[in-house]
Amino acid sequence: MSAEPALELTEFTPPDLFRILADDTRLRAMVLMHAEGELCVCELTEAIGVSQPKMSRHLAVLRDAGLVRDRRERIWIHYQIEPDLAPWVHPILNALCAGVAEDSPYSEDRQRLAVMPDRPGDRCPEE
Amino acid sequence: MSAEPALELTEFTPPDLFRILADDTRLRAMVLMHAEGELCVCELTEAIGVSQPKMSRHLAVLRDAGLVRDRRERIWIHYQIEPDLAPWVHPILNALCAGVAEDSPYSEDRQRLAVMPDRPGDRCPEE
DNA sequence: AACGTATATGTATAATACCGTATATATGCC
DNA sequence: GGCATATATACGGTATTATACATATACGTT
Repeated sequence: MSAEPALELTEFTPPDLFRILADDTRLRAMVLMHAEGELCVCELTEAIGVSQPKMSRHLAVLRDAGLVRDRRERIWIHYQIEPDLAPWVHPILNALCAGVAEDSPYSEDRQRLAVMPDRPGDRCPEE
Repeated sequence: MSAEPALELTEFTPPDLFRILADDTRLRAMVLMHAEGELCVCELTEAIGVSQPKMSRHLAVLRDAGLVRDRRERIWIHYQIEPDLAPWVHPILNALCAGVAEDSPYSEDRQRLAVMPDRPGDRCPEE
């Protein structure tokens, strides 16, 4: 009778969130997506410098927790931070990213992404 | 010859911080200390409702990481969040505590502390 | 010194989490 | 259908972590 609770915003508690962010690969992926928006697995793999299965596994952890959403486009699967996170989550992510953006390894991750050749969404370099 | 780097602010990285906060008991202790300031082990034990060895062990983890400092006063050992944390840490803690202060179990922890009898720093109840 | 309270630690066990390697699935192109 | 690329998963090994219980240490009082 009553309206459905709209896909429930968060299934995870604060300790859950921190456990998920406690892994170097996952944290770098979150910080990178926070700065860059949607990224595909190959971009995250290249920028962070880990093996493809490793990145895929960690993205699955983030997706299963509801922290990111994925979207298929042709052969690529693009991940982005879930826009509809519970209201207490975004301030934490914002504080984190603001605080560490210029530190290692997060700024280097952005740099490696910037120089990555043949990115899926490549615009024509000249024009 | 050059001046010592003043006790080095942080030994932990962002993933380290999140790993430390990923435990329910530790997170509740941090949130409670953030709200209440300095607390002794028996207050934390009572408010959070865990065994004394368990609380002590988790406080040791926080202390060894440099997230809290302790101070002995008579028979009690008071813990508080380290004031000199690296600049990127406090905004994260502030965002966390602001976001969850009214949620369970954090607000109940404060309530249990408020009604705890015979607290070490007890002021005369009437006066 | 003996005792009581507060706090810390030793030990053993169980649960969890991460990783590399190999393999499976999905999509697009020929 | 066959092949190449992108992504996901299964398996097995290893390391880390949390826990309960018992005991040790530190302080204050008498």
